[in-house]
Parts: sequence; structure tokens; C-alpha cells
Amino acid sequence: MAADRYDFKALQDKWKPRWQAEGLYRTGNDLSRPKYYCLDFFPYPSGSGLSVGHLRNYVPTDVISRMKRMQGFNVLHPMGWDAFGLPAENFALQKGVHPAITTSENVANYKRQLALAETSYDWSREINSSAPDYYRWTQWFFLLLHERGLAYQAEGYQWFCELCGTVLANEQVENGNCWRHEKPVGKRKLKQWYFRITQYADRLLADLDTVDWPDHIKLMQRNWIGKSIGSEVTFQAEEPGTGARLDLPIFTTRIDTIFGVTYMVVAPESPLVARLTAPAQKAAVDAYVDASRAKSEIERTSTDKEKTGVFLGSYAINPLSGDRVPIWTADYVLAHYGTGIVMAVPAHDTRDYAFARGYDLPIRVVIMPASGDAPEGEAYTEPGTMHASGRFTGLPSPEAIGALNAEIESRGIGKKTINFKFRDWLISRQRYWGAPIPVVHCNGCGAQPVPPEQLPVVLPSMSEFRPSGTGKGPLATVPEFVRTSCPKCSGPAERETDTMDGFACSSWYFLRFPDSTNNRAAFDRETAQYWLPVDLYVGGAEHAVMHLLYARFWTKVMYDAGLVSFQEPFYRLRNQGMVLGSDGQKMSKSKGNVVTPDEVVEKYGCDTLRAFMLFLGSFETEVAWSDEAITGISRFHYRVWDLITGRRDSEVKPATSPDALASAMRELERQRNVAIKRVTQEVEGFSFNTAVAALMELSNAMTDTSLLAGVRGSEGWEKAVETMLLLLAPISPFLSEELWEATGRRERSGSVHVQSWPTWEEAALARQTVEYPVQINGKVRDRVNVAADTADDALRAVVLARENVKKHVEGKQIAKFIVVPGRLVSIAVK
RNA sequence: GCGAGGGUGGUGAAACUGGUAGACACGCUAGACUUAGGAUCUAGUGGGGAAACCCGUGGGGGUUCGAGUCCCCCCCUUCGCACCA
Repeated sequence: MAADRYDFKALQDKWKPRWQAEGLYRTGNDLSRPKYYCLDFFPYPSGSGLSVGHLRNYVPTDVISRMKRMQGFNVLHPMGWDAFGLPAENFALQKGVHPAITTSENVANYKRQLALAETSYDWSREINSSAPDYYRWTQWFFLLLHERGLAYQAEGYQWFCELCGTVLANEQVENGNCWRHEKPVGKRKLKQWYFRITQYADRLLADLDTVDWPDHIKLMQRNWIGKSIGSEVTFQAEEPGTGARLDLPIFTTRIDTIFGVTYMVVAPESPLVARLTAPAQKAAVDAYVDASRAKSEIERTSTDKEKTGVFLGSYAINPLSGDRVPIWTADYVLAHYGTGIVMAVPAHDTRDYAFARGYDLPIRVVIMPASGDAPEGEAYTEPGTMHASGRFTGLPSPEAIGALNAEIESRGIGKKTINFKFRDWLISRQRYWGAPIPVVHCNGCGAQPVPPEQLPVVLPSMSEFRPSGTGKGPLATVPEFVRTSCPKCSGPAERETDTMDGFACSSWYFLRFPDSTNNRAAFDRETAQYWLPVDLYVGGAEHAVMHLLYARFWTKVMYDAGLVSFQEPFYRLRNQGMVLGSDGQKMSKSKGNVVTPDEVVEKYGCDTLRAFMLFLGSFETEVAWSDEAITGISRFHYRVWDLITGRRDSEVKPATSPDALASAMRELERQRNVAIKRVTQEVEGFSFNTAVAALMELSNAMTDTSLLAGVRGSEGWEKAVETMLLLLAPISPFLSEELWEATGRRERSGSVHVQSWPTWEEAALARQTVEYPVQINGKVRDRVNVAADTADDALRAVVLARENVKKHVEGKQIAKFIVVPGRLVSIAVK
């Protein structure tokens, strides 16, 4: 038998090198077997290393990968590094070391810590997005998007933090503040590269129906895309002074309220403001426009703030009612949504209502509620019956929308339109640590893509790469990088000096793992065809929109280009909950509540860390770390050890009768089958905490049984031991392997980790006798034990003969007698 | 404000399509063992009560033989979005 006492340290030292030598975690190349691609979100290897919080997803995906391997799947479970990007660069700046160096140090630390948890990654497929042989292909995808008209350059306002001296990505602006300084940021107008993701809006929306993702994530994407169906209608305005006619196109989802328009609003940023301002109003309007530009985004968008605006001094004609209404500018209208111009209907829009009340503008009711009168003191925003709306009066408003759309279309002044809230993806960064955008600017030929055979455009090694704050990236200061020749005319030209958003790197990395060393293509089509889409994708909900939307977009572009045959990259998605410190707060160095895998493995061992990560609580909810609760798992491992190594054999007592022994063994066999079913289904269904509980129940049942003489060594006992170790293998790999060996099984059939996953028999789950609680008028009054196959009539007779039942039924009428098979008996009396 | 989650013992949590609320643990209580340990084992542990019973899943109503689960109203809380016309 094995060592006397469970010694996790010794087991780790023993098995780690053996498994490595045996190549236990290498992905199989037999493409005829069914595959399972289990992927974790692409991590940024941060300087602070892993806390146990990071293991909240790495352990569960590892457990599933291990179970799937045992179930006969060819499993791809890889890991790589999202090493390009602002966090990596900022960390390097802070340390005063080149990001290539900090990145490789951080990666080494991450790998060391992941090894502590014995995650079964196939490290031969490791990738790093900052390596030239990776970003070469990121650039290649840029060219693909460019070739398909999906990458373009345009002037745009971008967040700019004066304190950082650089532009910021949208995701680095939190509530209008810079994430590093918590100071409001403004916007600067710069020429930027964009990806035309909005062209895929409809498909990004529709295909959400085809994937197995959490509903709230789908919802967040739907809201982010923000599809709204409405109408575009052109109003006519008169330019003050010249009297020239000006088109004022507006977007509305409520064209049925168009007869209620009492004024128009143009966003302050709109160039139309200047043209529509009458000389008498110029001073006031200019002051207003300047003031609103100076406002921070929070001030502007806060909903409870009073709405402000200025009359331009000009008027527009409502093409349907013929009304002449004043035109205002007000910053509650956003320049970038719809046309940046709004028809204001105070009677039926809460914002217009608030504004109209503030500036004493007329309110005209044109929709009546189905019952009663229009509400006083607020806008009526529900559908209703058309009122005071010319020939449309009397129609239900949803019908009127169709009729009005037909009307404006036939008159050529508008049409039904769809609008989206989200915008094209701004990908240029005036930063150093990213994939250079593979474009060359030529005076004669304009912006030219770098020919694919010239990739990668290598990021030059620089010692001074601090952002300049000039709106030009650090690469602009490297003449050898900038100076080049035009791929088209061969004349002198300059390289683009912006780098790509880090999200570009993570938009295709899942395609690289199946074929991570390919130097002829980003991926091999046949291999990709076999492995993709990803079967299970696990990570934090903070990427609900950005990364998951971008990756879906790239996948669809690849599909359109005929490169892949699937339209969605991630079939099944799950988000883990956060692990808080034992004080219930987010783990952070400054709070001193960070728990690292290092200290836990040192104190309790890898198996206990793994099982405890699963046992903490349900997978998707937030949980607090607990130093006390982990002892429960630790004890469980000790108990399993003692149970199987027979350390408690001295306590064995003879069975009271042969019957008692036989029925104990039957019960053990039932429990064994229950455990197989529960662990299998609960791991599959991400209910890891109850899967661990199921193993504890099996262990408890085995403990009870093992104390009877004649159990140990019996066939039934050996089956139970075997099942226990197989079910435990994905969760506690060291303990199960050691016991597998100690019981002679490894010698016969190899590692526990290469065994077939056990299966259960449905018939073996049934108990021979069933205890029925008896409810009388909803209260449990008695319990009866009967054979499981007792017929309802016989059961009724047994129940009614019981003293406790008689007591409650006597002298009353039995209105109902309900038997829920295997569950309970319920009697209704009156 | 809008949208989506969530409120269950002293604690973390279980509970399939409406079917014994609290599985599994932590903690606690009592006992055993003892080369005295923050170890291990045994028993108990939702609250009240000697018991019969009564009460109990945020609060209040309802449907049902039966409600943590379904319906209506309200409170608290976390997370998204935040003037999207």
C-alpha cells in the first residue's frame, strides 16, 4: 500500500514529471475522432500574476477538458497570451523596462502559476500576440478587411487624456473619466482607421439566436447594437439671409406623432447650426455651442440634468402638416445618432416634453390613449389613436406608421429606415506596443496596403516609446521605420505609424491554436474545419460586448471571404463569477486581501485548491474566498485517502446478518450509479459545486459501508473504488492517480487520466423501498415505507390504515387522494 | 430612468417540468480517543416547544391537495445601458 498518510506535496513531486514525460496533455492528431475545443478567454499576462480569482475559470475548463478526454473526445485545450496593448505598455512604462521584456517575464510567471494548478494545457500550441509570427497574420487580416472595403480612414473625434498625453480607447474611459487618472477627458479630432463593423449589424444581431450563450450577454449585445426601426423624413428649412432651401432630414421611430411637431432641434456639433442661425441669434448660439463643447461627457449626458438650448432664429416646414416651426439647437440631441437632427414632439416624447416646458414651447397632442384622456403634466409615449392628424386621424397609431411611411415614400420626402446605435470600430492607436497597421502613405497613390508577402511589418525595437501627445504615435519618431517605398509606384512613401487596437489580436486567436506554428497561412483550412467552432468558451462577463462582438465580426468576414465554413466562432459561452477577498471586497494589492495560488498550493496542495475553486459556490455567481471553508475540502481528500488505503480497517465490525450485508452492498451500488450520473451531468452543466458534493456523498456512503466486515475486497467494493477514482480524476488529478496506482490499477491499465469515463445504468438508480411522506391538507403527518413497485391502490390501503393518518382523516370526507410516484402521498380532506 | 439578475439557517450554499425546504460543507454543541491537535472519529444542529404540534425561503395578497418555484403589488440589492429621437 501507499504511504501512511496523504502527503499532497509528495504526490505532486512524484506525478508532475511523469505526466510531462508521458505527454499526458498533448492534443491528439487523430482527426477521425470527435473533437472538443475548450477555450479560456485570451488573458493579458499582467505583472501582478494570478490570484485564485483567475482560477475560477481555468479550473472548471480544465475539469471539463479532462472529463471530455476520458469520454473519448479529441480535446483541444490551449493557452496563449494577449500580450499587445495598452495595459502591457503602461506596465512597462511604469517599470521603465521594454514591454517585450516585461511581457516575457509575466508570461513565465503565469505559466508557473498555471502549472501549480496542474491545468492540462497543451503548451506546444502556446501563442503570443506580440510575436512577429503571430501579428504577421493579424496584419494579414487587416489587409483582408481592407481588400473587402471594411477598413477605412476617416476624421473622427477620439478620447484624449491630457494627463496621459495620448488618445484613449473607448473602454479606457469610464463614465467620462480617464481610467488611470479619474479625470474627465475631452475629445480631439484626428484622422483614424476604422473597421466597418456596422455593415454586419443585422447578421451580428440575427446570429445571436444560433449560439448557446447566457441570455444577459446576448441581451447586452443586442442593446449595444441597438437596432431601431423608424423613418427618415426630410423637413425644409430656410437659410436666414439667402432664403435658400435647406434639407433637414430627421430620423424618428414615431412618425405617427409627426403632426405633433412643434419645433426642431439640431445637435450643436452639426455644421447646419451655423447656416441656420439668424444674425440676431449668432452671439447666443455661438456661446451655447462653445459651452456645450467644453462640457464633459458626464455633464452632457446626465439624464437628470435640466435640458438647455438656444433658438436659431430660423424655421422649418413640416412636410405633412405644413406647419412652420422654430429650429433650435440643444445638446440633448446627439450629433452621431440618426441624422443629428430631431423633430420634437413634446406631447409624446419625455425629453421633448421637458425641453418644451423649460422654454415655453407649444405642446400639441396627436395621439389619444385607447381609454380616457391624454395624461396631464407628462408626455404620453404609448401607442393610441391618431388625433388632429389630417386624413390619418382616427387610425390606430401602429397602422398610421405604415400609412405615413407609404405617404412619405410616394412623395419622395422620406422612407422607412433602420438605425443602429453602435458605431464603426476605431482601431488606430497612437501607441507603440501593438501591431503596426500595414499601410503605406504615398503622395501620389494615397494610402496603399502593404503587399501580403511583405508581412510582417515589424514593430521596431525602441527604447523611448512614451506617447508623445501630439496625435502621432511613437513610431513616427523612427525614420528607418517610416521611410519606405510605395508598393504601387515604388516612389518614396511613408509608413502608417499607428498601431492596431489590442482587440484586433484577440479577434482571431482561436483560429491559431489548431495550427499554431503555420508559417504559410494564419491557419490551415482543413484543420480549422475540424476544430472550429469553439465548443466551450469561458471567461469574464466584462468582455460581453467588445471582444465577443469583434471576434464575431471577423469570423463573419472570414466566412464571406470563403476562409471558414462557420459564421459564429464560439458555440457555447459561459461567464464565471468573480472571487472576492474574504472581506467581501474585490481582491486588490492595496486592500491586502489577495489570495494567490502559490500560498494555497503550499498550504493545502493543488488538488484541494482545485476542488475548492469548484466548491466555492455556483459557477456564475460572485463568491468570497474563505480560509475556513477550504478545510472541508482538505478533509475530504484525507478521508478518501484513508478510505481507499484502508487506514480505518481496525474499526471494521461484523455485519449483523448476511441480509444486512447484501442490502448495504445494494445501496452502495445504487450510490455508485447516482454519483456517476450526477458528476457527469453536473460537470457538463457547469454545476461544479454540486458535482463535488456528489463525490462527497459517494465517499460518505463508502465510509459507512466499509465498516462492515466482508465489504473490502468484494467485487462491489472494488467497483465503487474504481468509480470514485475515475470521477475524482478530473478534479483532483494527483490524489486519484496515486490511489489508482496504489490499488494496482495503473500497472494493469495505465494512468487514471487515460481511462474511459464511467457510465451509469438508469435502472440501478431506483431504490427497492420508498419512503412516502403523507401530506394531509398540505402538512406532512406521517411517513410510510413501501416497496418501490407498490400499486397506488395498495399504497392507499397502507396509508389509510396508519394511526397518524386516521387521526387526521377520521370523521372527514376525503376529497382527493394524490400519489406522486416515488415522491409523496397527498390527501385533501374536508 | 430603462433593462437583466439576485434576496433561502450562525456561514457558503442545494432544491429536476409546482411535490418531504436546507443536500454537501463550514461553524457550533456534546461525547470518544489521545505520543494534547487549529488532528481524527461518533452523535446532534432552521426557530419555538417537555411533547402533540406551531412557525419558517425579503414583505403583503392570490392560484393549488401542495408554492422557494406560478400570478399581482411593494421593499432591498448587484450588474449593464444611460437624453439613441
